[in-house]
Amino acid sequence: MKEKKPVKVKGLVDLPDVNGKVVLRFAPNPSGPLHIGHARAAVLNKEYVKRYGGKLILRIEDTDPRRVDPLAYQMMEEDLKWLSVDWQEKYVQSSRMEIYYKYAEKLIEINEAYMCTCEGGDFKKLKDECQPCPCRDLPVEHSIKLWNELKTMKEGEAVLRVKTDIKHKNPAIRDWVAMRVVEAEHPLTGNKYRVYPMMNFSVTVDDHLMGVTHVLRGKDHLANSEKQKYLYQHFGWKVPVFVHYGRLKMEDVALSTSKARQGIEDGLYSGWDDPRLGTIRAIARRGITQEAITELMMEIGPKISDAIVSWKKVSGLNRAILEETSNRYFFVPNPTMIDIENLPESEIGIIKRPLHPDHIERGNRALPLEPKLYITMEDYKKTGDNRILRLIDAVNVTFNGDKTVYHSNDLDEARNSKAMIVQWVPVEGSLNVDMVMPNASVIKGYVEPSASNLSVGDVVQLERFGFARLDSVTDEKLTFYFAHK
RNA sequence: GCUCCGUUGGUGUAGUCCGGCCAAUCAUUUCGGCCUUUCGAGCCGAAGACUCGGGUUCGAAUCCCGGACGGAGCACCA
Repeated sequence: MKEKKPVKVKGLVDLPDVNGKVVLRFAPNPSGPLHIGHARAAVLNKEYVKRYGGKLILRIEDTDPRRVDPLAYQMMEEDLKWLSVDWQEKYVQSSRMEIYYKYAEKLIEINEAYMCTCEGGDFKKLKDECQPCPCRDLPVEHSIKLWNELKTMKEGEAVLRVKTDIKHKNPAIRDWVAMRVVEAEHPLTGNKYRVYPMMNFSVTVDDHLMGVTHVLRGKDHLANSEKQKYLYQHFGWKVPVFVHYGRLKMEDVALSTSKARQGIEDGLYSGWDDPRLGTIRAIARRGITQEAITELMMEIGPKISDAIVSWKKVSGLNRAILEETSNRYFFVPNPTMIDIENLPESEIGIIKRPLHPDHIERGNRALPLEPKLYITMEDYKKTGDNRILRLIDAVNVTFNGDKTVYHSNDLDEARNSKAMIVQWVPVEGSLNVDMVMPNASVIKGYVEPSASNLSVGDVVQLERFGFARLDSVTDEKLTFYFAHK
C-alpha cells in the first residue's frame, strides 16, 4: 500500500523539492518598467521565501547592451518596492563580466566549449542535420587562442559554443552560443567590454555561484533550462529545481514592453503609467492595490498553463481591500444643474454624512444644501417628469418641464414611490473633476467641496460611481483615475 | 514544418505524479432573498466544469493510445 497524499495547504501551492531554506532570484532584463507578467515571478519568489525562509536575490540581467534602457534599473526597483517585494542581495550582471570570462575559459580548457567561426547560416544547416561544424573538433589550444583574440574581433566573426548533444532531438539545444561580440555601448559600462555572455551562460554561472535552489521562470524558458543543464553537467554543478510558469495575459492589455515603448514614443500613450498599459505603475495609478496583485498571483500560482486574468477578478480582489479603507464622497459625472424652487429655508444648511458608513469614528463630511445643485444627467433623465427623486440624506424633488420643485424631505415617502436615491453636490464650492477612465477617456464632473482635503494618492469611493484614485490636484481641478465599481 | 508543453464551471484555482474517500475544492462571477438613504459589504439560497474519442480496470478528472484546440521554443534577445 502506498501512503496517503499529504494534505495541501490553502492558497499558494508548495514548491517542489524543498529541503530547508530556499534561495530564489528575480532576474529581469532592464528593458523597461515591470509589467504584470514580472509581478507573477516577483510575487511568487517573495512568497516562497516567506514560506520557507532563505533569501531573495535581485539580479539585473543586462548582458545585451542593445536591450538595456538606462532608466529601467531604477524603475524596476521602484516597481518592486510598490509590490512590497524586498531582496536581500542585488547583483548587476554587467559588473560581473570578468567572472563570466573566467568560467568561459575554464569551459574551453575542459574541452566542453569551442570557438566557432562558422557563418551563422552554415552552422544552422549543419546543426539541423545533426552534423558538428568543423570548429567543434579543433584542438583546445586553437579555441584558447581564438578566445583570447575574441575581444579584438568584429561582431559576428566568432562565438563561443557550449558542447551539448549535437544529435539532441530538439535542434535548439544543440551546441548553443555562450559568448559573443557586441559592438554597442553599454549604458553602465560604456565601451569597456566587447565580449558579452549569452543569457544561458551568465544565468547558469550566476545561479550556481549564488546558490540558487529553485528557479522560477516563464515557460518560454523551457528550452533554455534544457540548454543550461548541459552547462551544469560540464562543470559538475548541482542543477537547481526549475519551475516554469505559464503566460499571464491581462484582459485588454496584450501589450509587450516593446509595443508599449513604441506607443509612448508615438504619443499614443501618455507614458509608462498610461491606464491602458499593463505595467505595474499603470495598475498602481489606477488605484489597484499591491495586496490585490499579491493575492492574485498567489491564487494563480506557478502552474505552467497560461492564465487570462479578467479585470473583474482583479476588481473583486481589490474591492475587498478598498471597501474597508476608502472614504466616501459624492461625485457627479456628466452634471446637469438643477435649481430647486421653493426649497424651504429650514432645509437650507449643512448636511453631514459619514466618511465611511462602517467607521463613524472617521467623522463626517459636510455638504451644503442649497437650491442650486448638480446631479447627473443620467439620473435626471431617468426620473422624468412628476416622479420623485431623492437626494441622498437631503430632500425629495420632482421635475416639471425644466423646473425643479421641492416635494418633501421624508425618506419613506421616497421609498414608497420607488424613487431613485441619488448623489448630488452644491454648485457653490464643488470642485471640477477630470475622471480618467481605464481606456484613457475623460469624464468631467464635480466632486463635493470636502474633497479638497484629499491628498494625491488617496483612493476614495465615489458613491454610486465607483472607486477612484486622486492622481493630481491643481487650482482649477482634481484629476482622478477610475479603478472599478 | 520540427521540438516540447498544456487543456477542470464565465474567470482563476485544488485534485492528476501514487485510480476508489471527487455525483469534484476554494475564490471570483451571475441570479434571487434579507439588510442597508450610495456602491459595496454581510447573511441566506441558487446557477455553473473534468477538451473529444477509444483502451486498460471491478472502478478513470487521474493510467495508455489517438484526434482537436491552445501555448512556447526552433537567435550571435532575455
